Amino acid sequence: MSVTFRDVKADLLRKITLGELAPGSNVPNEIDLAADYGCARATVNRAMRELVDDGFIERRRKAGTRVRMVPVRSARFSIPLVREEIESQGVEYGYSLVARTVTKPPDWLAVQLSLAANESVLHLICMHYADGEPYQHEDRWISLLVNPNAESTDFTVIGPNEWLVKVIPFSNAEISFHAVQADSELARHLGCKVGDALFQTERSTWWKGDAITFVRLTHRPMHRITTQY
Amino acid sequence: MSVTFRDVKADLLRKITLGELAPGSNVPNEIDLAADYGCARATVNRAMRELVDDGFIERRRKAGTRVRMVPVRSARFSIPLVREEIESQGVEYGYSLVARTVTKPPDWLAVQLSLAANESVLHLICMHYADGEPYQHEDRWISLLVNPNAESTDFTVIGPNEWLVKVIPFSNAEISFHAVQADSELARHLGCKVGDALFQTERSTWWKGDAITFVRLTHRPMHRITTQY
DNA sequence: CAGTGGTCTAGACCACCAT
DNA sequence: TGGTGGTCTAGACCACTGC
Repeated sequence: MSVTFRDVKADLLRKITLGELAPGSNVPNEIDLAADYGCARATVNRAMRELVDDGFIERRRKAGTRVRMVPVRSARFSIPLVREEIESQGVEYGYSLVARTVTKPPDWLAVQLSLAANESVLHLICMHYADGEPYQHEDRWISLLVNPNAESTDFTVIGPNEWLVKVIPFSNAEISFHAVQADSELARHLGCKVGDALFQTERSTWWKGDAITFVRLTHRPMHRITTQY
Repeated sequence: MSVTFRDVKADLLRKITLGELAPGSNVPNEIDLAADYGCARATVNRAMRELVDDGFIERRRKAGTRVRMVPVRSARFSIPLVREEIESQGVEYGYSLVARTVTKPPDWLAVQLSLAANESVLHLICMHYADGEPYQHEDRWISLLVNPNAESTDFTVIGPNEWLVKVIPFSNAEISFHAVQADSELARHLGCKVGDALFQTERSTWWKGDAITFVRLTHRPMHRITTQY
């Protein structure tokens, strides 16, 4: 069996963790490593690219490859559709549209999405349920400039998220997570007490530079998101 | 100039977003695509591997490649050291050790890390400051079985996170985010009101299957984490 | 300028697994 | 069992950038 890129990656990682390749030190170049491991340069290259991706090393042409001083930690979270998140738990999904208005964007939204103050946006408030219990509150704003069809769509049967995924399958987004206290309206919708700590997700989405939508998702109390690395 | 894997990736992505390659449909195999694009099979392969990584397609040997029904969204968050997070904002970092005890793990911790009930753990409470203002509360548990040196380490000068990064540069971890209400102790340390909604990060860390540490980081009010994709 | 990584090629063998 | 993706090879050219 020949030497695989996994072998090379594992061995380099071992040398890094054992200190044989110290933080800040230089890693031999690809040609030398290929000779050492008895494999092709492309094999070493793939191993090294994965180590870059995992945050263990840095590479620059001519300067070579160095072990990072502090490994860069990053974790990846999947962003599921609410419906799938709920149904994957073997629970019945429910949805309802709470409010729908066409309006001008408030200042904070215009800033966040770089909208003109006089363009129209569709503002939706929706609720998602798991087995009939409140699961997630959705505060959604959709640009009607980019997406005029939204105005004639019946959001009482399909959630805006699922609709948008069909219409705009690919997009760029900015996501942020934080905590808020439940105000009276959130408390009423989510069936919790005013002041309860709630986990909130905000997502702004663009397509080819144009703002499509902003959404603020408020999860029921105790909600958490988890991942491994 | 020859056809690059970026060209191939961009073109496939274009076909996916325009519906030319519909969700659920089959993508031609690598050999055909290589012929179509006039490039080597390896070039197509790299483009496709990145599309898998980005969540747009699925691949299985023999079955071939299909466009995912719903693109899998995922976002990557970097997990900085508190010190670097604060200093990168151009602000002075401060640290203090609040409490230190050696004890047996409480039940929830033993379950979370798969610890024996009778082994010893080091329990630390620390505070991190930005420009003298409370920034983050750290509730840290370290297994003394795997890491006996922790007991003799002076955590009044170095934070446990920075120490652990040096001692155990590589590890597996599980991270979760959620929201909590400030209890009286958190409120006192973070200088906020009891009941305030706080963003909390929990991380369990293993090295080669052995539990190393569990930490609960509570951020000051209004803290948020953000990323793009 | 010269060393390093970034990438492409053309060919090969193999593992997996749907049929 | 045959088609498909997974990976390795040996060689090549090029882009970047530290010296």
